[in-house]
Amino acid sequence: MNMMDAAKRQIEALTQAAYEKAAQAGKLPGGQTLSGQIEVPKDVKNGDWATSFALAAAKPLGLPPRQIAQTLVEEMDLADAYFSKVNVAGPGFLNFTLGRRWFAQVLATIEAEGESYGRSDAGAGRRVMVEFVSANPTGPMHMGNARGGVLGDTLAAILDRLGCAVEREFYVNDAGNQIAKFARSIDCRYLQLIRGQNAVEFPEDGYQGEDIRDLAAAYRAQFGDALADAPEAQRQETLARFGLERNIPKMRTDLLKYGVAYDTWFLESTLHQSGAVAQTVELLTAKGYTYEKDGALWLNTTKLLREKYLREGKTSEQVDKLDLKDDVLRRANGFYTYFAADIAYHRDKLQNRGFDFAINVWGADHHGHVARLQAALDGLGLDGSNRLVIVLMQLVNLLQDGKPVRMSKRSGKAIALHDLLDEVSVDAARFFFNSSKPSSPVDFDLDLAVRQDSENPVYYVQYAHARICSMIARLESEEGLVVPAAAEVDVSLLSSPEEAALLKTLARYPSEIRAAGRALDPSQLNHYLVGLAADFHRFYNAHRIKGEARDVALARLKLADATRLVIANCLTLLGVDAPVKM
RNA sequence: GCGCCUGUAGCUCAGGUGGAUAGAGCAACUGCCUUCUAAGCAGUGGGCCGGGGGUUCGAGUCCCUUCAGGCGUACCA
Repeated sequence: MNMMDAAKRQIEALTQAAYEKAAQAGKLPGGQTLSGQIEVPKDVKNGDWATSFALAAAKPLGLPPRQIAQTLVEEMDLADAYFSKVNVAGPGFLNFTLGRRWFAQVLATIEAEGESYGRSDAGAGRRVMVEFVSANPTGPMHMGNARGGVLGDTLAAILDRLGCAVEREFYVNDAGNQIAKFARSIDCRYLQLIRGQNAVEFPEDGYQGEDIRDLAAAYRAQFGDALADAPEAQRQETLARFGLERNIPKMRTDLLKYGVAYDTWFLESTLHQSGAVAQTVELLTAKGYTYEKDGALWLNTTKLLREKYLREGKTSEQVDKLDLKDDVLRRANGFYTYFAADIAYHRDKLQNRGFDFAINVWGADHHGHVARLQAALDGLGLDGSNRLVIVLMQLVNLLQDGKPVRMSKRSGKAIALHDLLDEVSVDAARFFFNSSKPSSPVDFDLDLAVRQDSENPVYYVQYAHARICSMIARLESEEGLVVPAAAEVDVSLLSSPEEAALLKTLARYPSEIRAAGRALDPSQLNHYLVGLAADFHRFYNAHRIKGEARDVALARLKLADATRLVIANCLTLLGVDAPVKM
């Protein structure tokens, strides 16, 4: 049960009932349905919950808000309610104070639901694919992939808690120009090994990283020099396949080490082999969205985008102002573009595999691609504008000594994901990359990240968990105090500001998951956890368990245990360990 | 040109669908362990929420405009 929702619904019902009672008694004009915000005020001095019903009703009722509020309070019956008190404040807010029944219910709910506390059916019945990282298999993954990995994996975990049927997928770009470039690069390094550094000139647009040399050397060590005499096309084909067969499992291993496991590794090449790309392009042609020019086949993206924007409510003047361009689907040389394959890929997700939604985590540098792909899927009748959801993630700026370092695979200057994990724990890395919202750029300073000191908020949260575990263990062994059942706890003994604040934060957890899911922003859970840990540390410092009267000690022990459960629950969701000891 | 993202304390950032006096962490300073983990807590100082208009009872939040930074605008992926 979501105790936030429960409180909110009750405020609504109580207020409406009070209004109807007042109207019946002639104290307020009747015939209105109250509307207004119900929210948690920033300052507890303004109650646990506040509603602006009276402010919103001032106009329709033709009375001052404070007078309406006063009448509502007088008519309100809190006898069996979650609230112990309601009063008028400020310009006419109704401020509600939570009571014993609500707090007891919070503890009971956490106890009953345990590891599944926070789960809901908000997204039940939806099949969702989350596709993320999908890094080019031409080289090691970098910091941007590290961020994308956490974002996608955590987002998938959140959607899972919301009842969606979630699958995680990695799209492997094992076709196209990048692979051709990859092939030429290994080929060149291979020939250089055999014929000498200066015998072959390295392609200008080739991948310069060490990893390419390593692949060439590895092939040579395993299969020798014979391939050098084969025709160029065969050499490159063989070396590219060799490179991919080594790189892809390596990515899988690195991501697994990072706590990211996929349901599917989907190869782009299969779309070309099966004819899905050609079919998709033919379908677009049959629908009249393509034309030929300069030997290439073009998608009339301008037309598709125009239709999309007009559908979404833009005026034709606004659309005219945009600088729209068409896209090539099939090059003059007969090869399909990445865009064509991407349309086919997403058609496969939404149509053939029947996902209701495809969520993709993309680097923000691909943002120009979003509307075009959605529009193309719209053109196929797949409602891409709504069913393809792109989470744009700002890139990671790599800093060294506080100065930006330019990253790119071509220059080979990227810092790889597996290097990161050699320096920093998975916990610290995952928490770090989930601490800012996707739309904010992140500065990553390796010198700073390597310092595993208490400055890192992940330790602050983990420490709270370890502290509780150790405390519970000692209280049991030394004092014989065991965490009681919720039903045996007298919650009226947990009425201090620290205890009430902690209970309220615990109650918020299911809503936090829902909010993070709705915003497609897992970082909200990091902020929640830091707040929860802070609430606990404050409680811990203000109150003792050992040495207190038995019923007080037991109530506090129960509160601490509930906190332990929620911290572990949320850390697990984030893919971070909840240590028993630190 | 056009488009997307970002601008909140010295630094890093929170501020769901507008609400009451704009909050944390770090850094600086001051206190708190003979008693459950001090990787903790309490306190002090620190702000034209980039600027300017507008919408309304009420704007950090919504709209317009402007400035600054990042990114995109390929028969690359």
